[in-house]
Parts: sequence; structure tokens; C-alpha cells
Amino acid sequence: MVPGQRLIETDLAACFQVGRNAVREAMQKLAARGVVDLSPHRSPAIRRLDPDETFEVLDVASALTGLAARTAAIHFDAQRHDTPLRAAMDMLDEAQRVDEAAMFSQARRRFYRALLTIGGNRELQRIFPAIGMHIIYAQYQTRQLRGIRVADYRAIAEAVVGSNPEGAAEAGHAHVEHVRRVIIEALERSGSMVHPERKAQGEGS
Amino acid sequence: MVPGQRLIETDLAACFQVGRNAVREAMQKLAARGVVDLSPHRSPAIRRLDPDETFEVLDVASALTGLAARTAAIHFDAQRHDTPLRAAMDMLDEAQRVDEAAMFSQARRRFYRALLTIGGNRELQRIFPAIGMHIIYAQYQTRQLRGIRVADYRAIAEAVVGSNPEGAAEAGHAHVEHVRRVIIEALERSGSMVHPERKAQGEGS
DNA sequence: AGAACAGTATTGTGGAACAATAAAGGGGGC
DNA sequence: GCCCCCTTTATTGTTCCACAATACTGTTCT
Repeated sequence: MVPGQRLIETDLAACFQVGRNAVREAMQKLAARGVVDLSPHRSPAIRRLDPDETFEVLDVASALTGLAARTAAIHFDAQRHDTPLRAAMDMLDEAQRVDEAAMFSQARRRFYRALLTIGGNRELQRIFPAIGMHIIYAQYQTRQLRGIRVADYRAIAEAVVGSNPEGAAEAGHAHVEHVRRVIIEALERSGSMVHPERKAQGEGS
Repeated sequence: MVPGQRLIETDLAACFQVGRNAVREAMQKLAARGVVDLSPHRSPAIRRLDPDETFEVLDVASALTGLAARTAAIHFDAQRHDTPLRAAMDMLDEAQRVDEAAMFSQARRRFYRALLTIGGNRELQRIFPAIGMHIIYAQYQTRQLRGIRVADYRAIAEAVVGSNPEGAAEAGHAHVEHVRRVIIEALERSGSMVHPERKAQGEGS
């Protein structure tokens, strides 16, 4: 599954033993989540982010991650929320220890799900998975990024359990900025950088 | 078209002279934009926001409207962007003058489209229409709200043409807060308010 | 009145057919 | 040899039909 790859619906239908109809609906759901690009009369292609669009995604992610973290910190209730959050963190640690990418992805999803559940904002729960963050995770999957993420997630979690909304929001913004910096460095190394210094356009700290 | 109304796909197919399939795909697109609620084995219902969820939508809207305004202010170029933005503002004025709801909706959409175009953030262009703001506009359509909106939009536009990112973001946040206040008052009048004081959970000023 | 039950309405899904469009390949003209 | 146009092919867009699975409704029995 490489970015830009085209998915022919007849093939998928045959492959999964389902009707073309189901394939089309699945594609629409994936398009809504930003996984595939859908243009009329063309096969759906799994989404590819050029450097510019990558940073655009990060700007949106910064805004909504900050909101998610802040909202979770406001609504955190140790009684109900401590266990699931701690479970997510433990799984992140475990995934990093055994160094398995698939398990790490699962743990990351669990962490964000916990964050969104704690916050309780249904609209955010609906919108958040539509951000192209998944694509970034998949496209720039490095061990370095995983380490940074675990540390950042811990900072967010601590601010949340400490019921510190502004700290949580800031930790969320900081996390996205860390990801941005790592990607900038990776792009500079590979020389595919068009705008050498691309600054964040979200709330400065 | 009243909130909660159920849409039977057979009826719609017959009504619009299209196949059930097309209706289903259209429903999925509407669900992605947050217009209808879609639960398995049940007819799609046009989305209804209870007071709580209304405020949750506003929290998300505040974050993304702020980002949209800030990004537009950063990328504003008088040469290319002055004309479309001014056209949108003129249409808003005209719509308010003749006091037509349909025209006002169209003008509002145009304003946001201009904002998103100026900013140039493709991910934001993709995500923004998915916010349930439409539903709020439809559900709380009052003359008072229209007036507030025109004033707020003007403030945003001025900050944008002045290339003042922080001012634009603040104007965006302020706009959403104004809408929030009007809705709180409306709910208090109608007595359907559960949590009497529901504070914004986005960035304070 | 309340609960189990049958019948109906509606969605979920597969399959076939055809039109419409886009991509690819081939044949002429320069 | 290279480019343009045309034909051919592959793929999507859409409709129709059929049937299974599920939710809704109304009725009957206790």
C-alpha cells in the first residue's frame, strides 16, 4: 500500500468477495477520513502528501490536538478516566519497548481515543479522525518520531490528569511542533524541501 | 426539512428519479459533512443538535475559524485576494439590506470560501465544511444572529486585509463567542437549558 | 395493561447490464 | 523521427433487480 497507488474497484470487489457497491461505499468512508483521494471518473488513489500539504495538515492538527488536550484536562475525572488513560500509556511504553510499528499505531490510536473520550466533545470525536495525521504517521514512520511521540504523549497525559487545561493544550501544540521539526529535518536531508523554513501558523506557544 | 426528520432512501430515489445507490452515496457525503446522522439499519435522519452538542460544535468551530482567519491574514495578497474578499463582503451587506435568509446563507458560504482560499491550506479547506456550523446556522436562524455575523465578518476581513494574523484569529474566536452568547440567551428564554453557564473551552481571548 | 408474536417496512448487499468518461495504444501526416 | 488525432480498451457512474437481515408496527393472548 504505497501512497499514490490506485485502487480499482472491480479488483477489490473480487479480492474481498464483495460487490462493487460495498467497495464504493467503503471508498467514500475512507475519503471522508482523508485516506484516499477521490476524483470523478478516476480510480481512488491512496492519499499522498507533498511537503506543503504535510505542513498544512500539521497546522490543522495543532489546532485540534490542542483543543482535544485542553478539553480532556477540563473534564478529567480520576474516578472514571484514570484507568483507560493509564492503560493507553502503558501500551505505548510496551510498544516502544518491543519496537513494533503495528502495535505502536494501535497504542497511538488508543491514546487519542482516550483523550477524546475524556473530553467528551462529540463533534471533536467526529472531526478529529478526519485529519490527515494518519497519512503523516504512515509516510514518515521513523524510530525517532516514535520516541518523541511517547515523550509528548506523556506530557499531555500528565497535564490532563493534573487538570491543567492550558498546560495540556500547550503540550499538544508542542507535540505537533516536534513532529514538524523532525519532518523538516528529514526533508532537508532528502533535499526535497521547497521552502527551507516553513513556520507553524498555529498559536505560537 | 426539520431536524430529526428521517429520509427513506426508496422515497428519495423515486422522488429524484435516481437509483437507490446514488441516494446512498449522497447520504454518505452528507454524513461526512455532518448534515445527517447515519446509524446502521436505520433511515438517515437530518442531524439535530441538543444544547450540549451545540456548544461542543462551537468549541471546534472556534479553533478552526481562528486558524482559518489567521492563515488567511498571513497569506493575504492584495493583488490577488482583495477583489473576491470585497465581493463577499458586499454580498453580505446586500443580503442583510434586503433581509433574505437564502441570499445571506449564500453570502456566508462565499465569505468562508474566500477566507479558506486566501489561506490556501488544503487540509483546512477539506475539514472546515465538515464542522456542524451549518446545522447551528439553520437551527438558530434569527435576524439578530445575522446582524452580529456581518459585523464580525467585517472585523475578520479587516484584520485579514491588514495582514494582522493575531487580530484575525482573535476576531474569529470573538465571532464564535458572540454566536455562543446569543444561543445561550435563546436557550434560557425557552427554558431548555440544562447547564445554565456553559463556558467556552477554546483559547480564551 | 404488558408481553410475546407475526407481519411489514426499510436497509444492507450482491449481481448484471449499459452509458460515460478517461487512459492507452496505433496510424497517419509533417 | 516526432507530434497529433483517432480508435480501442479499461474503469467508473448509474440504474435495475433480487434477496437477506434488521428494525418498526400492530395485534393478539394472558
